[in-house]
Amino acid sequence: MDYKEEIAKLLKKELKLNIDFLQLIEVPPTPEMGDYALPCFTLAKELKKAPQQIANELAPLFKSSWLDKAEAKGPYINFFIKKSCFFEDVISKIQKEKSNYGSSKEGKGKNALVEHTSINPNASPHVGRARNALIGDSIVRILKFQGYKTETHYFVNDVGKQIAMLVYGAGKKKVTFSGLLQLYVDINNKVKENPELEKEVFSLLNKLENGDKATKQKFKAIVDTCIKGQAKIFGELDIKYDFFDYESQYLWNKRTDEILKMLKKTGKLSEDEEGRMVLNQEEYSLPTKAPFLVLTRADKTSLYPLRDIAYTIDKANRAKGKNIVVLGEDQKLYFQQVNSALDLLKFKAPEAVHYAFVLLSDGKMSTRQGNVVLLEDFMKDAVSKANEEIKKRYGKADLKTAKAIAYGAVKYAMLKVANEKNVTFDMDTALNFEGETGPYIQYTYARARSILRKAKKVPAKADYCLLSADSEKKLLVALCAFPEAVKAAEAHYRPTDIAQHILDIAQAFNEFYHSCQCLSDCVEPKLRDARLLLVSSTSIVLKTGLSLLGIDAPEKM
RNA sequence: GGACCUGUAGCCUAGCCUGGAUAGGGCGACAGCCUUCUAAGCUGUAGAUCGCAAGUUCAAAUCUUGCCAGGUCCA
Repeated sequence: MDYKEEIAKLLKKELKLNIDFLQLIEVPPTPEMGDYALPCFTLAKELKKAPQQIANELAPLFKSSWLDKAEAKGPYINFFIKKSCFFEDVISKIQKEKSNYGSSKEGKGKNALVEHTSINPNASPHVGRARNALIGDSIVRILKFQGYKTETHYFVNDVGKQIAMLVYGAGKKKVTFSGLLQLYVDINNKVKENPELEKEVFSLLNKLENGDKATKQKFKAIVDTCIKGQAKIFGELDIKYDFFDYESQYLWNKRTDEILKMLKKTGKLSEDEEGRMVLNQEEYSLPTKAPFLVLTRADKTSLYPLRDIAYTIDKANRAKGKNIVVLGEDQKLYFQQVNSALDLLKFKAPEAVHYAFVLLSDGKMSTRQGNVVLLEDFMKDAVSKANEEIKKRYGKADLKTAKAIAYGAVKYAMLKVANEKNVTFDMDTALNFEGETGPYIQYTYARARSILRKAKKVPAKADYCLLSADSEKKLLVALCAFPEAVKAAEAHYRPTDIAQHILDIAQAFNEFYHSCQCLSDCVEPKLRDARLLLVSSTSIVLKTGLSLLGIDAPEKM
């Protein structure tokens, strides 16, 4: 039962006003003040009475089987739900739905296409780039949880100058994934010192675009090495892709020509004084200096934006429902330009999820300059730290658990911060496993599981009237709010909402853990049963919440 | 020059969309708690002009405007 809605119904019955009461109902700041509250300020205006007076007059009128009492406190009416009903409702729902608890199932029968990661295939990914993959992967998990049939795409920019630089830098040498970053840094320095070399790089690119077989081979070799390496790292983090879409296919197929033809029909495509094809986007009043998007070179070969428009149109055609793309904030304006082109051709543009950059304490990360924290290094450090901690506690290493903890720390560290905020990355802070971290939540789960293991059996039913501690109530309230958190996370494509909420649950559980015993002999068997169900419900919700962030929940740690 | 995002204790962060009760957490610091279900935990103390200013409102961290600072972008 949704008590908020029930209260709104009661209000409607009493007041007969045409107001959306559901909107007005809130949760009071502390549990002693009740479970839900109605501020009477808005009513004061409608009824032309002081809010305190309204609260006083109205409060005694509310009666219902599930309502313990409604109490006026200043300008508020505080509603207290009958404890047994509240616990019964939430716990039985969790126990019944198990790992599906929290899913609105609103995506059932619907489809979603998500493009994420799509980083330059020029080196091992740094933690800044990883933010895209982590956010994207979590969004995919959330959508799947809500019932969407979801497919994941990675757009591989295998045509750009960066790849040409690598091909040029590699020469005849065979490159390895781990050597790519150094190669990239070196060749950038070399070209900087001797700008003449850039011509060679562009001639390689030119050869590629003209379909020169040997050059194609060289590009492919490097890109394959890189994608394979990246996929391995992301795969280690359990981030998988259904499709790798290569930009280069738009060099060989005729899609870009078709798009140009379509654009020509709109009358917005023209040739500029240099002979390039440019799209006039004036009508969209984008905040650019000039309202033109350059689509081709003078020789009419495609530029990146044109290939990207072609790809985005292909995706729009393919997507049967939601169509989402995760992009860095640097792509915001450019994305609007691409969108406007799609709009002009009457295609539905994807929804973008933007995120801000990850910074280092001493400045920005730059692959070109090599001052980056590589995701794989972060992962490695985290694993060895986790293993040390395990050794400290259990005397011997356990790689599987260490990885679960380490990757939980890596993912949580990146996902707990709102997408649009810059993250200042500091390895020491990120490797702290205490406080608001993935391991803290995993630890909480392991504690709950430990109790359940020792209890051997969780009863099917219990008398929830016996649960009278504040910490029990607080925990229940947090569990009850989980579906809303999932809904919010889905609506705004914000995994952070879930990260924050399961932290609340974990904190509430740990408080409960310290103040309420379950297995001690001093605990009445009936109370023990009720508490065990609360523990079991917590473990279910924590595991689900973690899984939506792509984080494993080890049974022991 | 223009556009978007961000600004909350020494540091990090929630709340802002949808205004409402005492601005939640965490790190770090300090003081406690393991012969009781995992101390990767818990409790307590200190620490906040919610960037600044004005406006709207009975009520502003939240809405509006201007300014300042950081991030991002503008063939």
